Amino acid sequence: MADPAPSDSPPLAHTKATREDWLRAARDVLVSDGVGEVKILPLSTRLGVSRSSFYWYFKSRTDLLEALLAEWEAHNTATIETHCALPATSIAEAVCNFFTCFVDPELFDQGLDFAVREWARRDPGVRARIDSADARRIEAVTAMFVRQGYPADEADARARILYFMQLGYHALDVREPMELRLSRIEHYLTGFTGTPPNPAVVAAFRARFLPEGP
Amino acid sequence: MADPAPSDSPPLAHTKATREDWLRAARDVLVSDGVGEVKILPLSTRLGVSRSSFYWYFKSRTDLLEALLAEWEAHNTATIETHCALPATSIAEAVCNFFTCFVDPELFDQGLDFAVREWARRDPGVRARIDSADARRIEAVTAMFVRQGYPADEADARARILYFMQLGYHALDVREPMELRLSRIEHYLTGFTGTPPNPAVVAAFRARFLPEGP
DNA sequence: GCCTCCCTAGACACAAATGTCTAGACACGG
DNA sequence: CCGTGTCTAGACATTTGTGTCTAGGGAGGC
Repeated sequence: MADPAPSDSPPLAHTKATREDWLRAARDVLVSDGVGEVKILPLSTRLGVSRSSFYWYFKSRTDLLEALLAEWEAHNTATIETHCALPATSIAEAVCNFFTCFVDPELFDQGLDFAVREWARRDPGVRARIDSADARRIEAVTAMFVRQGYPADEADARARILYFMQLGYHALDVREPMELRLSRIEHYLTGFTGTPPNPAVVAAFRARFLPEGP
Repeated sequence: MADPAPSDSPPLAHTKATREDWLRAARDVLVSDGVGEVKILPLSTRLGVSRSSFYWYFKSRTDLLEALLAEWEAHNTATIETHCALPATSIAEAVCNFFTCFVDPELFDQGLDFAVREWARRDPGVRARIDSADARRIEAVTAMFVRQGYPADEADARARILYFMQLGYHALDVREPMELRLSRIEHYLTGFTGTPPNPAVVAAFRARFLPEGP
C-alpha cells in the first residue's frame, strides 16, 4: 500500500529509501523488538541503503523515535475516542462499538500501543504522554457508560474493567481464532454491562466479523 | 530477605559479589529496562566488580537469563494458584483472595511478570513458557468460579475478564493510592461476580489493607 | 549542456559490549 | 607454612553501534 506515495514530496527515481521507508522499518522493529533494538545500522541494512543516508532525513536516532511517538499519539487514542462516541441504542451495542477497535488491526494498532507502553517504562517523557493518553481513553469509555444511563461511580468502575481487560488481553498476546473469541461474547457482555445482551445485538456483531458462516 | 544466605556455599570474606548478587542486579535491570539491557559490563560496574568475574558464576549471558526465567517460573504462577484455591464462603470472598496476590508485591512480582511478558514477545522459547503459565493461571481462576457454583462457560468468561483486567491494570502501570484503589471495590466485585457483594466481605478486605482508618 | 538540489556511499573517530586467557590474591585445610 | 580451590583483575581480539565529514551521482530547470 502507498507505494508511489504521491503526497507532497514526489520521490525522485534515484531515491532508494524515503523518509516513510525509514519510519515504517523503525516502527516494525519497535513493535517486534522494542525501542532498544531500533538501531540505525540494522535498519539501513534492511533497507539496502548506506547508514549515513539516515542522517539526511533525521537529525539523530532520538529524532526518529520522536517521530514514531507522534505517529502513535495521533492514531490510537483517536480511534478509541471516536468509537466510544458512536451512537448506540443500548449499552451492549456501545460496548460492541468499543470492541470493534480491537478486532480490526487497522483501527487500533495493538502491537504499537504495547511497544510504546513498554518504552514508557524506561522513559519518563514517554510515560507522561501515555498517561495522558490512557486518561483520555478511560474518560471516553466512562462517558459511554454514562450516556447509557449508568451512575457516575459505576460507569467509572465498569469503564476501567472494560479498558483494563482489553489491555490485558493484548498483554497476554492471546492468539485464538475469531470464532472462539466471539463464542464468549454473550458472557463478556453480561459481565461488562451487568445485564444479558439483546440477542439481536450479539448476532449483528458476530455477523460483522464472521462474514462466511457454515 | 536471605541476606546471610547460609545455603550451601558460605560466601567467603573476600567474595565481593556472589552469584545471588549478580542475579539480583540482573533481575532489577530486567524489570526496569528489559532483557535487552541486561548486560554484563553495566552489571559489573554496578556491583563494583570486574566484568570477567561474571564468567566464574555463569557460562554466558544466556545462562544468566535462563536462571532469571527459572526464578520467575517458580514464584508467580504458584502464588496465584494457591490464592485461588483458598477456601471461601462466597464468590466475593474468593475474588478478594485473588486480589490479595496483586496487592502485596511480596506475593506476586508484577514488575518481573511484565518484564518476562515483554521478553516473550521476542523469544519463542520464553513465549512458550509464559503461555503455559497463563493457561495454568486462568485454569485456577476458572476453577474458583466453578467451585462457587458458576456454570463452566460463564466461569471461563468471568475468569478471563478477571485475569485479563488484572494484567491490564499492571500493563498501564497504574500508580494510585491504596485508598482510591479500594474505593472502587464494591463496583469491581459486582462487575466481576454479577451480584453485589456482602458488605462484611468488603469491610474485611478493606480492613486488611488499610490498617489505620480515620 | 551545464548547474543546482536532493540524496547516497564510504571513510574516520570513538564508544560500548562480548568472550577468552593469564596471572594472581585470599582463606582454609592439612 | 604451604598448597589447593575459589574468586578477581586486567589485557586482547572482535563485533556492533553512533555521529560527522567529504566526495560524488542523478534528475530537472534554465
